[in-house]
Amino acid sequence: MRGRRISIACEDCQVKGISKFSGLCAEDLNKINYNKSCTAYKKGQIIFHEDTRPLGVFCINKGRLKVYKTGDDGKDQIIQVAKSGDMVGYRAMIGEDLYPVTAEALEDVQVCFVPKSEFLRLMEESTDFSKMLLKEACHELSMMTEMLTNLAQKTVRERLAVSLLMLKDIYIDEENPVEPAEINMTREDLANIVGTATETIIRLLHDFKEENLIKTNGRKIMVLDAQRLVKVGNIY
Amino acid sequence: MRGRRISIACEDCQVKGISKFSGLCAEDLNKINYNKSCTAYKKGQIIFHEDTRPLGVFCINKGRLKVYKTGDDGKDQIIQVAKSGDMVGYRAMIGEDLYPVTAEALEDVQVCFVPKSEFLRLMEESTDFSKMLLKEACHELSMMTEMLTNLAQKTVRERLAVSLLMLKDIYIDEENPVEPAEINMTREDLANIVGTATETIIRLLHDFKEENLIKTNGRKIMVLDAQRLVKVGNIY
DNA sequence: CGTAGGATTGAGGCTCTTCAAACGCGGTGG
DNA sequence: CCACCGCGTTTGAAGAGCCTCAATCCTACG
Repeated sequence: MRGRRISIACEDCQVKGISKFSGLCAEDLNKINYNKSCTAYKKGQIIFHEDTRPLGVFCINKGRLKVYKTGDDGKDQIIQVAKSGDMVGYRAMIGEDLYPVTAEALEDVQVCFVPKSEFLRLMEESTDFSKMLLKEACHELSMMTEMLTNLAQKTVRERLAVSLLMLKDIYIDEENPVEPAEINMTREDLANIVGTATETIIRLLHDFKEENLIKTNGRKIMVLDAQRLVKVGNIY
Repeated sequence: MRGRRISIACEDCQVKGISKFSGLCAEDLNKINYNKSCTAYKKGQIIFHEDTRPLGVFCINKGRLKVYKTGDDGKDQIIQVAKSGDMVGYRAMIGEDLYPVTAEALEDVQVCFVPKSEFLRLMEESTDFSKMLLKEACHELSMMTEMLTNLAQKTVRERLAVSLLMLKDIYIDEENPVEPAEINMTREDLANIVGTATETIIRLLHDFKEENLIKTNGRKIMVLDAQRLVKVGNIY
């Protein structure tokens, strides 16, 4: 089941100002607009799949998606939760690798697809764009280093605290920024971010609730005491 | 204790052909040669330290070094074992971050330092160089994704198998390529690659020895049956 | 109102960690 | 040249943390 084609104009895109394309001139933006295609995916639909060849990059216009790698035993490890304004799929395309990961809609999302040829042309013609990408990639490498160390050294309890702090920012609703943000994902997805079993997540969330660090409403999780969560996560 | 200044000429550098600078023209190579400074570090000496500002990049001429991040509890997580021809320290410099990691000599090493200004000039002037860096960074991001998933999903036994297979290539002695390569590092360093306790590594190495997957000579480890190690590591 | 998928709870067990102690090996100084 | 010293390695035992399996509960949705 593929997504449904929709129409979004770059020039009045809501994420124009924060996306990776924000530095481009009107002319370049027009070219992208002409060459891109936009798609609406329903929750659970796949945007791109592990071990396939990248044909372009995806810019999220609306909604959240998860980027994960499936292990040999079938368990998924979520590498990134991307939200509107984020660009996904560019690493493998530029690195000329197959996708090492799958991207799947966590909720109903709208995504713009910029084909490889157009993207490479942009990189060729705009040194600034290309520089921005390099800087971005290097910065992400620093972040991955941090994640790797966390995974190797922190306990599950600590990692859950870190993950909740990250998710609370991702789940801020820009149209209606209620405080605190409502983290709305399955316990299994949360477990696949933290790198543990679903049951362990449930038990730890129970503990956090008793310690008044969070509250829940159905599956939704609200961070009540970020300051103390920082301590629980041993973040300096 | 700082390293000792030495003199290495780019044009007759042994790693010229395999380093990241291999694509450069003679003119650029001369400029690097003029601006760089080379240093010999003894085993255990620090090349650069976590949380300091990058002032340039390092190209390894000879020897191996470990790149690690120190966790809150003082335990190190080794992110990379770099060998001659490898370039380290460029991610943070380009990403304009502080070093997220420390680089330390695993044995006596010779390293060339190319200052930031010179490196940035190269990036400005050579699109190819800059493109190569971007591609490299993106490719490394794919690798980090793989590492992250391994760490999250594989058992310690599986991860040790994966690590030994990686190390056996890094420890090939180019001057005297004996077969099998002799992996020569402390059990503690190995534990900090795999992300486990030193004692666990020792016990698992014992098991691997009984299963004829490896043999040891003092601290040195030789991989005997790479094929079967691949199976132990669940690598598809 | 029924159903399916997700959330929760409990029990049991296994992997891995931690702590403590003994052992070996390489380097150093007498 | 040899005895000693110190770091790294090895081994053992105990226990904590986390995982798995199974059963039950909840809830959103058709």
